[in-house]
Amino acid sequence: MSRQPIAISDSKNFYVSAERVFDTSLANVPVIVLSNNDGCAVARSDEAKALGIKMGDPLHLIRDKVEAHGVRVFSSNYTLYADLSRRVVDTYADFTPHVEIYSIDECFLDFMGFRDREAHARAMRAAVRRRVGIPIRVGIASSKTLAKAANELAKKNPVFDGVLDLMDEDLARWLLPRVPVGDIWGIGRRTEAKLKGVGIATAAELRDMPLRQARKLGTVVLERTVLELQGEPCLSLEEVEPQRKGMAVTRSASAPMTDFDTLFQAITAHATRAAEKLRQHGLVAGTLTVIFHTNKHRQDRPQWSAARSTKLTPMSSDTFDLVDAARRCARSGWPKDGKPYGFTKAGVMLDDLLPSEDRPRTLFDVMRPKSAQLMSALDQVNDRFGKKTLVLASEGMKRPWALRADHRSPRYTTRIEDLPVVR
DNA sequence: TCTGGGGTCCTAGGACCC
DNA sequence: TCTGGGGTCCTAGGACCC
Repeated sequence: MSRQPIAISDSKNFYVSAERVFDTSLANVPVIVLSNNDGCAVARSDEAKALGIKMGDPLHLIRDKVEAHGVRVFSSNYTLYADLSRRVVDTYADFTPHVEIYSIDECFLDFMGFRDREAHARAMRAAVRRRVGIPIRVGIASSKTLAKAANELAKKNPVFDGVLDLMDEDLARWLLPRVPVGDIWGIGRRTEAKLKGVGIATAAELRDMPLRQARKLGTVVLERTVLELQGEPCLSLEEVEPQRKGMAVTRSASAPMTDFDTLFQAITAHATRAAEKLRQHGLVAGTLTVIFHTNKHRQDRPQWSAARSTKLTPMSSDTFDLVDAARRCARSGWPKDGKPYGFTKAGVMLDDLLPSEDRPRTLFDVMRPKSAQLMSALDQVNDRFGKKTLVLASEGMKRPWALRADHRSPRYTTRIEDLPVVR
């Protein structure tokens, strides 16, 4: 069985590196980039990390440190980062025929067929540095999870100088017992704790865990991680970006919202922004959800939250309709009696997205965006039996001809004028 | 006082159907 | 009315990721 090498390349402290591309005075000094609301640090230079500034540290808690050490502080500039990210990917494309963009600063790369993988990775690294000005690190292995681990090791140990090829089995055998299990891709805080409970603390121990036990302790996801650590790829390189399924606009409020009008304003703004995003991406949405939450950091107070959803019609992607639907949801979620002591987070989420050029002819399509196949089956039925049949159908039916009435979903019957009817 | 935002995937369990 | 297998659909919530 031949093992196919897969690489993951990531940019070092990406947002900070991006800022440094355009401002040379930032070299070798502590720099941080803040989250959307300027609330907390989401990227730190090595110098900032050395000062003890952690990922997600709220700015107001590190203010003293920032001032004492002259840390340079930036609001995030996603337009800039997206542009640099694209240029990095373009450079990767010169070094491999297959690239999967995983996040704004990470790509999986097909490294099959290169005689000297490490030299190839180093050449790629030099090219990105020269053309874009961003430092990258590369991990190579026979599965994505192992490649991620290699990348992590290359990141932490200067001795590897930014490139680590774990296809070398002796090296892998020596390194994996030294990798904490919590550093493995897919193992978060909860799973790490559970694993420690059964005596598994390192990547090597996780690799050797019985599959059945993994499945039981976690889910199929953990089982896959174990297989991937064994060098058996379960996650393939996905070159085509999948259609995104949902989008959200959420914000923390700077002051608690204690009355309905304030919340109303926030929801209105978020819904407006969501409509803009929707049009920008050329999508329509099938479902809208409004959420709001009390301050999760105040564990001394009772927590309260609400979420309300509504189905949308094809026309609802227009701003006014979205805003209107969002307001209705907010109204029904707002507590009738007891006055809450204030909400600090509000958001609007849109789900069941589909491209607007496929803007459906019926309500049905919008509600069931995954039903393209079913719709074509319906068309076939109609062609065959004439345009007088009302066909109600559920998704997931094995044989497209075996369509049946589904009284469980009365909403399908509400406004299907465009669907042909027979009884 | 201030403590991010935007995603995906998986499971459990109830309701319902034939 | 009871029994039962074999399904689907939907939602809430957990967990993880960048």
